[in-house]
Amino acid sequence: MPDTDHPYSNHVEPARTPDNVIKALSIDNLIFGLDHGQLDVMLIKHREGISKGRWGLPGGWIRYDENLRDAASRHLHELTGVQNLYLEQLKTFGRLDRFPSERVVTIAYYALVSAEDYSLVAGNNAADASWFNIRELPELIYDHAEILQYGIEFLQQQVRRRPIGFNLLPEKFTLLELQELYESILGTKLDKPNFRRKIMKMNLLASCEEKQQGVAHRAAKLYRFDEQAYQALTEKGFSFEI
Amino acid sequence: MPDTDHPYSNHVEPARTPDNVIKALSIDNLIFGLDHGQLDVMLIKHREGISKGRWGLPGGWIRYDENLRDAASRHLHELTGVQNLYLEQLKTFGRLDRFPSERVVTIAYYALVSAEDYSLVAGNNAADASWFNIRELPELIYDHAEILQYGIEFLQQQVRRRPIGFNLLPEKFTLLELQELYESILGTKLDKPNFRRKIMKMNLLASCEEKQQGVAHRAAKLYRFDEQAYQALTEKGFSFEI
DNA sequence: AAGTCTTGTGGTCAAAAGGACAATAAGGCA
DNA sequence: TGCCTTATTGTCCTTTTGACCACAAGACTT
Repeated sequence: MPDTDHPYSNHVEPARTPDNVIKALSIDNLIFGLDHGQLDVMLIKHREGISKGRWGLPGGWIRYDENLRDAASRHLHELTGVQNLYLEQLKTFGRLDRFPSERVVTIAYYALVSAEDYSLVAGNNAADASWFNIRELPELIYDHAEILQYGIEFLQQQVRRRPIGFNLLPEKFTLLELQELYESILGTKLDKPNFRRKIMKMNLLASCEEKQQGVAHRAAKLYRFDEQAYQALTEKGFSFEI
Repeated sequence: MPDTDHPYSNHVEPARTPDNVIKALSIDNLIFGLDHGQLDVMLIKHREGISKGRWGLPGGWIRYDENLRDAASRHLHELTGVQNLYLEQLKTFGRLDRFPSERVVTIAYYALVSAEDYSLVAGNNAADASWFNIRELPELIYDHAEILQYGIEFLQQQVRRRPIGFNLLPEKFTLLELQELYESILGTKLDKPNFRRKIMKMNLLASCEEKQQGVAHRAAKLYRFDEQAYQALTEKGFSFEI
C-alpha cells in the first residue's frame, strides 16, 4: 500500500472554480408541501447547463466556504424565491454513475411546508419553479427520482414518530385537516373520534379560540401546534406516535 | 449573479491525487460493539499524517471511482482488519472548520456488532486499533467526538424502533442478555417477565433448542434472531417497538 | 320555519396491550 | 438434602386502542 494512502494524509487542495465551489459535492433539496390534501414536491426547470429544460430538485454546488445547510438554503432561495425554511439533512447519495461525466456526491436536505404559503418564483438560474403532486411527476434528471422516492418513504416513517406533520399545515388548522394530512401521507383511513382523542391527549395543540370561517357546515375549532409544550414534553422523554 | 453560478453548470474536474481520491470528501466509521453489557466503539490511533499519534474514528478519503459504502468498508478493513460488516449511512458532517487547513466534508457510516467476535488488528496505516467504552473515551481528532455523540443518540432512538440491537449480541443469546442489552443502551430497568412476553409475541426469535453451558444456576434457553420472519413481518407493515 | 345535509364532538364497550408482582421450575453448589 | 440463583409461567389490574353509536351545531334548501 502506498504511503500516500494513509488516512487524512497527502493533502492537496480541492479543485476550485471561479465561483469557488467544491466540484465533487452538491446539494439537492426536497421541499414537500400539502395542497388540497395531496403531497406535493417543489421542482425547478433548469435554464442552463447540461440539464437545460429538464425538471429536477432545486440544488447546486457547495461553496468552499459555506456550511452545508447554508448551501441548501441559498440554492433554494436562488432557484425558487423561498427563504427562511428550516432544512434538515436527509441522506447523502453518491452512486458512481449518478451524475454524467464526472463523480459528484450530493447531500439531500428536506423541509415540510404548507404549500399554500409559498408562491414560487423561478430565480435567475431556473426557467421555471413549481409544485408537483408526488403521483404526477415529470421525468427527473440524474438520480433525483431515487432521492425523491427515498424522501417520501422517510417522510412516511417520520411523520408517525415525530410531530413534523404540523409543518405541512397552515398556522391555524382544524382537527379534520390534521387527520386528512395523516391519511394522505400514510395512505390509510383513520377513525375521526379516535384520532381527535389521541391527538388531544398529547397536549400538543393550543386552541386558537376561533372557528373556521365561510364553510357550508358547522365550523370547527381552530388549533395551532404548541411548540413550547412539545419542547417541554420532549425533554421528559415523551414520544409522539400516530 | 455570474453565469458560472448556474446549478450543475461550469464543469471542472475535481482535484485528483496520485491515489485518485476526492480531496474534499472523506468517510468516518462508527462501529459499536457490546462488551460485558457496556457499549463500546472502535477507534484507531493514526500512524501518519497530521493527526499522528491521536485517536479517531476509522476512516479516510473516498476514491474517485468508489461507491460510498465501499469506501467505508475499505477503510474499516485496512485500518482494523474487520471485514464484511454491513455499514449503514448515518449523517454527513461538513462544518467549515471541522478539519484543519482545508475544507473536508465527511460521511459517517455505522454498524453494530458483537464486540467479542472481533479481534482488532491495527492495519498498515494505523498504529493501534481498539475498542473503547463510550464512557471512557480518549480525546478525539477533529469533530469526531461530535460525530460519535450524534451516533450514540441516534442509536438510542433506533434501537427502540428497529431490531438492530440483535447485531450487538452473539449469534445465540438468552432473553436476559437481550434485556440487559436494551437496559444498557436505553439506561433504564425493564421488568423481566413483561420483557420476555413482549419479545416473544413478536415472533422474531427462533429457539436454538439449546441451553446455556457452564452457568452456576438454571441454564436459560438460547435463541437467535430470525431474519426471515423479520422480513416477512416487515412487508406486512409490522413495526418493532420496545 | 322546518327539514335536511354535513361535519364536529362526546360517549360506550369490548378487545388488546402494558405493567406490577407473585409463584413455580430448574439447575448448581455446599 | 437444603439453599441459592436465575428461568419461566401465571394472575390481576390498568391503560390504550379500535369500532361504532348518538347527538350537536351550523348552513342551506324549500
